[in-house]
Amino acid sequence: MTMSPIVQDFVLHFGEMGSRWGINRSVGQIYALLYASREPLCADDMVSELQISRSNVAAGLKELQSWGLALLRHRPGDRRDYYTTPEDVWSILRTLAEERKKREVDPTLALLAEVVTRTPRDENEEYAQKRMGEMHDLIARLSSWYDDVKGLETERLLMLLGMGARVTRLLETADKMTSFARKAERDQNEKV
Amino acid sequence: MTMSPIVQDFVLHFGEMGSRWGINRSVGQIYALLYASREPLCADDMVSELQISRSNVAAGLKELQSWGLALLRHRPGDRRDYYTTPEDVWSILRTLAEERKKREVDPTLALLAEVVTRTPRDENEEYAQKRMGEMHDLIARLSSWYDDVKGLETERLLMLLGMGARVTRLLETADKMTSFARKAERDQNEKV
DNA sequence: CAAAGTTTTCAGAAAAAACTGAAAATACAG
DNA sequence: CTGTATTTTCAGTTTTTTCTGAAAACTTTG
Repeated sequence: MTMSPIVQDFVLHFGEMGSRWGINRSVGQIYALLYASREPLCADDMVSELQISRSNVAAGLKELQSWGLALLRHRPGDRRDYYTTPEDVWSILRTLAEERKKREVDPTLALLAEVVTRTPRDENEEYAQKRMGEMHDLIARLSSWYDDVKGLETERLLMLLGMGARVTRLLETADKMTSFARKAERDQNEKV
Repeated sequence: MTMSPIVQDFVLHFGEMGSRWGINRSVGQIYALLYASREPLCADDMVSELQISRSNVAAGLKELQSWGLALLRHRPGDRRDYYTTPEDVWSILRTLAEERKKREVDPTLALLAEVVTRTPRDENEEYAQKRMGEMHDLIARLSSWYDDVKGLETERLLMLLGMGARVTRLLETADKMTSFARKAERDQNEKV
């Protein structure tokens, strides 16, 4: 138990938020501890820092690994498993987005796609199907936007974020600009 | 229990996904049922459709209302409370995003902002603080992008989604285009 | 204001999730 | 191969969450 106040507050916060984020307290705390420590930690470090059982740590690490949020490391001459989190916060975000999409979005998208193809038996089913279609459309659009954007290098992603809502203004004027530019180009050629 | 197969599958799916989404089965089922039905439903309708207790329905509705996902309706000459979901799926998305940000993101952003201001006691704390700063920066950027984008009318939001990753290409060429357009404009004026 | 209809509250039951300690399995060193 | 260090598994316990039925509290109607 050598956690400094800053790290302790961070760890406890992650523990408390865990339930809202769909992970349990231990998993939240383990992740926070790993994230904030300079050196990789082994399971027993976590046991003593977080005061939870060894097997609880093991389960938590397994879950974090399944999310791609804990990475195995080894130290020469030490048989124990050490863990860290991925360094780059933007890659962590990508990992998280990918996993959550896979677990929380894709199954629903698949279900919606399926039910929408069925033949409705009456007006109520027809209405229900229309609604499901709307939901499917929304999720599919978000999904495809995500697929499009996830490949961007971080630099460009930052650019996109920084641009915020201004992109749409740009989009709206884009047509005008291109058409204007084309016209200008034609004029240019005429001149020559 | 007059649910058609389509609605039933939809309702059961929402019930099952509930735990992944941070709501419980009943809440998921109630929402799905409301979402798919043409007419508003009263609590007893839900009790008989979903076969869960009256008080469970009441609790579920209370929670859905706290999310802004269930709306109270009344029928003339009927004292019971009826419920629907908001019509427009895009407004549902906005509501959901707003609530989740408030519950799942803002508290952490606040904590990070606070711990980052403290004076570190040693190199470990310094490192931890650096990491927390990186996390804060990431979340702050996403937050501010969200604040920027949430005000867009749906039409423009769709435009933005449709554009996907292409916006960054556009951004990168935007400078060139504007300068070219300006030049063309000058040439245009010369001609006159 | 009494009776009926309806929603809300709440104590406790049931179910699910999280956690533990101990034992089993695995990996390695000598 | 034996003994030790380490991780994994698992049956059972604790805690938390969800759900229920009954009672209380409203609300409306006659």
